[in-house]
Amino acid sequence: MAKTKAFKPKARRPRGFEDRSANVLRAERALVRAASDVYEKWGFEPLETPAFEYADALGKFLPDEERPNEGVFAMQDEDEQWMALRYDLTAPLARFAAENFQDLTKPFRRYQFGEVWRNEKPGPGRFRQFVQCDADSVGAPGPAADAEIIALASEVMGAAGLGQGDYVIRVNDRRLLDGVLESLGASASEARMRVLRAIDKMDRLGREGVELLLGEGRKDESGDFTKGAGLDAGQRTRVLDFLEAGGGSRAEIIARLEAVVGDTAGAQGVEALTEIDAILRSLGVDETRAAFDPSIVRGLGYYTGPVFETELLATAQYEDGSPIRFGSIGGGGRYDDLVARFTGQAVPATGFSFGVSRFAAALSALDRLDAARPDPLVVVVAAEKDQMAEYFALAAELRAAGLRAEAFVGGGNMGKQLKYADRRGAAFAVIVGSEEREAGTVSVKDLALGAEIAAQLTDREEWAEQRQQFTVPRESLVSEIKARLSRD
RNA sequence: GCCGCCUUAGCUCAGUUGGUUAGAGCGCUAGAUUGUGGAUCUAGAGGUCUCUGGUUCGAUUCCAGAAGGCGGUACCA
Repeated sequence: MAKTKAFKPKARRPRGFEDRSANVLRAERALVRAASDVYEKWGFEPLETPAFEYADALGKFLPDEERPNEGVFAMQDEDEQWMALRYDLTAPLARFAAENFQDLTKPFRRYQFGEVWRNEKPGPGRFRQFVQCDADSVGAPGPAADAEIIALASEVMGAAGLGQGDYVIRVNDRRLLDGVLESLGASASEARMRVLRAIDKMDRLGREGVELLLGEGRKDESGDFTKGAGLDAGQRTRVLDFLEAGGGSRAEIIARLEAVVGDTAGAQGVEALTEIDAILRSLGVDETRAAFDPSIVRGLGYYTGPVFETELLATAQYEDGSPIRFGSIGGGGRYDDLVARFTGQAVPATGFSFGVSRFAAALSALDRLDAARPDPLVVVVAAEKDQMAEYFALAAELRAAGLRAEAFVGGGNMGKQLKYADRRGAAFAVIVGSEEREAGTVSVKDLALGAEIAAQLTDREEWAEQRQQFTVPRESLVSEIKARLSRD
């Protein structure tokens, strides 16, 4: 090393990127496992695609057309071709389906989970790297496939530990709004985009804010001005009335929409919702789980037909008692033009996607997902350093019996080791010192019980006298711990 | 991208009307207890006061710029 001051890099994460610790990872993995089990059961096949795709395969027209190169992490390969980290799992699926089109049995039903990356400003609950979990059917033209995906999404919610009333899937069809805009003579692409953006903000800005965005535009509290869609008063009212055509049963909403949409392109949307309703009913997905809501637009991108969003209704509270709102944790819809980009041949597709971290965080706050809790840990204390072989043998014995166990491999006296076991949240410490070794016994310290006792006492002497440690014959180690575990 | 606020110990934050030794709580390490966790007590380690430049005899403090953080907003496949 150089004699001059050694360079010390600062230990820090790039902004927008997170380290995920044990509890978070356990919750996320349990969620992914539960969802994967559902997908497998419904006949979907797992698929994994690489993190990088050629930039053109990710689709320049997919992101906002105004700034096509922003939003992704891109680099040039040796041959100077642009590659970019995938920003979702749908674009790679479209590429895969197109590349292997001849060999795939259609409809191709696949599920996939993995990291995706977005090069944009991070915010609360928004990161530049996160995990998505998707299921899609490629080559499935009719509303039946959409209905199936919605029912599947509902079952995933259930598998995650959510019950009736904990969530709702809001379903709409893009063609309904297109029909309304067409009847207003406002279906030009740019105006349509602005209308979609405005509608997407309904939950945050309310009717007044959205009306401003549909008209001239809106100035927010920070003084930023957003240009509006330029609709006149009558057009604005028509759009807003359409958005508020929700409420009531699915059949009622269909009847209302039929009247609003009339003979336009929107009629196809009404037809689709009618079929979706029938299939959901026969699959037992009732109105409390999947409702129709004309105000759902689901971003802008590539959706061409039915779209839906899954929303958490269950609430948890912060420590100060104020409610935590979870909102939308996933969604999906039909995208009939995505594969055609590659093949030139129309390939209808529909799917569902959820953000694993966001969903898992919500489930943790709600205290669902029991599978996320680790098994109780047993720490074998290294009381005599020359007996390590024996300690490892004890730990191995416990593991063979299905327990989670480790022998202590650090340094320090017994106090340190018990402190270690305590901080690890271990349920038991196993102690074999010279006394136990000579007597052919083991001491099992019930750390959980000790913690309970400690909560009621302040005096150290008194606490130490409580019964929380038990000496048993060596051969009953496993049965003793198992018995104590099954007691609570 | 735009607007606003912030940056002092690992964390949360005091403080210095510009002056030589910059503090607290929590956390960390060690001891009281050489074979016993929590609580308690004692001691200790830990700081280029974000960076760069300016004003000044002197700047952590005042000024300017940058970087980073937070919040809002826009965009969001």
